Amino acid sequence: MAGNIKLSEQQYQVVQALWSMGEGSARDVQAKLSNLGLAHTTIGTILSRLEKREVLSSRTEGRQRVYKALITDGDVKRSMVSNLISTLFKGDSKALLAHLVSEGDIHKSELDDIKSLLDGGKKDA
Amino acid sequence: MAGNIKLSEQQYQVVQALWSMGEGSARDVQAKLSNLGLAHTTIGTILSRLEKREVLSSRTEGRQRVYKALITDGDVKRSMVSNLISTLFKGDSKALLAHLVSEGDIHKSELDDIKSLLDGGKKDA
DNA sequence: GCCTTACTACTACACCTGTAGTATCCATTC
DNA sequence: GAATGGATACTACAGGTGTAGTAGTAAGGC
Repeated sequence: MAGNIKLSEQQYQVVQALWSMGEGSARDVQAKLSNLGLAHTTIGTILSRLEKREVLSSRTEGRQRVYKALITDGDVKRSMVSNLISTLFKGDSKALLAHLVSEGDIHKSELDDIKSLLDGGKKDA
Repeated sequence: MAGNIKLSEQQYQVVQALWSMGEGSARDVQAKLSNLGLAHTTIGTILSRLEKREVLSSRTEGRQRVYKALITDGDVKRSMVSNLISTLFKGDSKALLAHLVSEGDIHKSELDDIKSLLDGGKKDA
């Protein structure tokens, strides 16, 4: 179920809120995302749409519906990044990397940082 | 005008076709993208929508409308990549890089390849 | 038992995308 | 000058997203 997940910015933020809380109601999510200034009904709509897409599951608790993410952050990143790579870089991740470096987003020196970071920290997904 | 360009897969392919041809009519684009099996009217719609969004410009030549991209591949990549980074990685490009490496998309050894590639080739955008 | 409250579900509406049919327009040809 | 052919513009429709109002429903208080 982690094949081709594509979330819009809002959707991602909602799911992120759920990750950070473990699970939560529309109300909880709205509170968490109060900075976005969305009506709680809007959050509710987003949640139920995501549930329909099986990105979330929910159970009823009293008169509240408690949502939980069915996907992990890794799933989303993996899917969206690989999507972008296949669209923009013909599937060649190195081309993306080269792009980042040539855009100055990543400095050559940072490549070394990453390398050592990987030697120390290892994977996280 | 290269601020926040977001192209869908189809749209990107259409623009790509134009880049590769320099400029072209709906007909030309359809020929180029014949593998997609889209009706030429569909291509026409995509083109005129992109023109409305000022991604393309066009001039009339006889009874043909010839389109040309107003943006470069670099613009699109830059915009879409940085969009993704800001959504998924809080704007931290290094986090994306770390993701790529930890996903095994990029091997540590390739970081060196990139480095030397950069020493030799320099920028391209 | 009724009212208030809180929460969700349903409905709505604008806009974008994918996709394509139909209508219109203009040039060339007979 | 009329017909034909080719090209685009216009229209259309389904599905997704952003956004939110309204209605319905259930809980709890009085």
